[in-house]
Amino acid sequence: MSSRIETGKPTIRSVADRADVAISTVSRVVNGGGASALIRRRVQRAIDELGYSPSVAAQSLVTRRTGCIGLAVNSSQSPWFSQILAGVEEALGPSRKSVLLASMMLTGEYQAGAVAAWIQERRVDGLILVRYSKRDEPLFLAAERMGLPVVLIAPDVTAPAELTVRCNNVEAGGLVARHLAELGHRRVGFAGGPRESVDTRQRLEGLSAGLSERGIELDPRQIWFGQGYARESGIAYAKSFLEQKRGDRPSAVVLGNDTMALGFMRTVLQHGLHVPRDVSIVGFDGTPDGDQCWPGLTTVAQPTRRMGADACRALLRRVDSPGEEQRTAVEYGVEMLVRESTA
Amino acid sequence: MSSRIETGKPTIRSVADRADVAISTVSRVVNGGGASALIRRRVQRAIDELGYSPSVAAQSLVTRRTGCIGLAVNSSQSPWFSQILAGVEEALGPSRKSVLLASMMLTGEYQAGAVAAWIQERRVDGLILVRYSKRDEPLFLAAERMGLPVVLIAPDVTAPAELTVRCNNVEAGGLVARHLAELGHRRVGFAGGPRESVDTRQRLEGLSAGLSERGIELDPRQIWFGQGYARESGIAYAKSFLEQKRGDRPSAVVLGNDTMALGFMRTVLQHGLHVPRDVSIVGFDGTPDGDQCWPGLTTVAQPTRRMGADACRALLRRVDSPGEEQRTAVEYGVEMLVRESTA
DNA sequence: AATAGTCACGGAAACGTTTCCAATCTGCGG
DNA sequence: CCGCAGATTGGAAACGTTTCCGTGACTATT
Repeated sequence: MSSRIETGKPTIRSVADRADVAISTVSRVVNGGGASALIRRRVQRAIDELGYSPSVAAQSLVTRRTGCIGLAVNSSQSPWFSQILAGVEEALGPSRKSVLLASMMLTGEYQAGAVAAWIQERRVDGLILVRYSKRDEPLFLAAERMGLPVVLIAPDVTAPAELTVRCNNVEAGGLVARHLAELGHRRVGFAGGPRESVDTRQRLEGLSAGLSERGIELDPRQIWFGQGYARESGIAYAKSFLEQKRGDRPSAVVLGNDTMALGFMRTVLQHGLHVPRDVSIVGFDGTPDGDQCWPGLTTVAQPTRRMGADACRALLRRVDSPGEEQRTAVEYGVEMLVRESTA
Repeated sequence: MSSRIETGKPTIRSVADRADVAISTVSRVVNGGGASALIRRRVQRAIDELGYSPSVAAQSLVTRRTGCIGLAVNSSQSPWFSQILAGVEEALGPSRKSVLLASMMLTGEYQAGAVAAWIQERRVDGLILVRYSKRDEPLFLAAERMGLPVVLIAPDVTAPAELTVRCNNVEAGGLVARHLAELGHRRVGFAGGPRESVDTRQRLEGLSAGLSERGIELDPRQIWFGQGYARESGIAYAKSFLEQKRGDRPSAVVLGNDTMALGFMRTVLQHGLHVPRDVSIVGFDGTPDGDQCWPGLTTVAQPTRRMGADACRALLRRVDSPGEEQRTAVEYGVEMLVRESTA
């Protein structure tokens, strides 16, 4: 029995002293190892009386597991990401793990550094990289080098991670093509995100193919690319749209994502146009925001939340049972959500 | 010089061996303690060559700091919270700290348990509690008991935390009253969040006082409370609004927050009403969503992002310099944001 | 020129766990 | 009654840092 003065936060040692057993016994009781019922009861009582709970720092020092997974994302502001996050948390629920968040908003470079530090310092047991792009390659490689499981939520599959979660953008574009063709549109415009974005390219590809299948050709002059996927891109496109003469304007425009589409819609409404009479609008993603306005936004929904949840579950599985490496890619189907912005 | 086989992740010891110094010296170099230029260079080179970075687990075991702060919130989905988060991350930027996220969405009870565990296990250095309410009292007390600094972003001030950040809801209500009175509205409706919500009560109080100051009385039959602050509450209120006879309807309605207001607006637009001709709509919070629709939502903006940032900075200050307890409350001013939903 | 005072560096003791190994104890069959 | 297997418990060595303390060298002061 130690003669140390018991003060401050109770440690495993205080518990051991109080229950008059060895430290290792307490550890076993806590972690569900073999122990007689008598001892178990005695230790448990000491734990309850002292209000003991183990120090994660000490635990992870020896077990080499932190109980945290890292979530790195471009922008925590986008409603699309909110859905991903909701899914991740849903999957995390029962696991007694926590999520470390790094969103690379404005301060992109710094935040990437933060994630790199997590990897180096082993602050996380695994990593979910959202909207991974070429630029993030170093992060990915660093994680692999440290043997850290990584899950990607991104359209790209160049780097085979434990799991790559994406949705079928080409199909999404095709659905839009069909929908617009069925409505009788012949003059369609496309305003994507950045020209080099894989999402944008795939969606455009699907749209273009789907249209020409139906005898409609996408006028190259009606293809536009934004700086990013933000509202502002949609607004910028709206400006250039409005500058065209009435007769030259496409009768339907397809935006790179919902956020852009909403920015576009807001601006043309503001300028007195009627949606969908004067112009039909289609977005991508199916974020809740699209249902927040009137007219509601027609869009191609992806199971965003489920994607986040599945990604997280896959990561947890891998974290909890190391060794069995498997590297797969899952592609989710998409669904046309017809609201009021098209006719 | 140790004869251990150097394998796996480099430790401080590998560095010490390689640079032929003691590990305490390496530690000093890393942490900026005193060391001669010669030694410093030698150690630094060893660090670079080995790609060493310290293990946070070991560090926090001895320093009793984890470098993480916890952020607990009701719903990660709300745009208001997104702004708070953005502010927190902005403030966190240069500090080499990370944010552990717990959002208590659907799984409220479980998540509160997660936060309690953070506190017990000392997984975080400090805590930001958002939308703290009576129900979270135990969390707050537990943190205080463990000597964990806590910052509250909430209208309530019953529990004095290190810092309580809130905005002036009464003033916000007053601003709305003035705005509507100036526009000539005499029949005003109010649809708040939950009846017991402090935010709602204060906003209603300010509104009601401001109106009667100008000779307008709020008809008690036109005061309504929702289950929560979600879109659905706004929609539910819209239903009951639409059920009233044209002549009985208020000419302007004030909703509990922007999300509700947007839900309301969407529904009445959907039913063919014109905004603001048939009804003027006002929200609270000033979230970006209110600018996403047409007509844009008139609302009372709070400096949400700055509130998050200031809360975080205050917390960091306290975490980094323990001892100087100070417990303050900051109240932020609000600002009327007139858009197109009122006339 | 002697001595006090700095400064740089090494050694070693924490920090609070888990886990391996040895020791003891129990019950059972021969 | 003895030996042995299996279960239970205690002891001690990690895990990778920081930090305190002591020693030796070097500088400055009288």
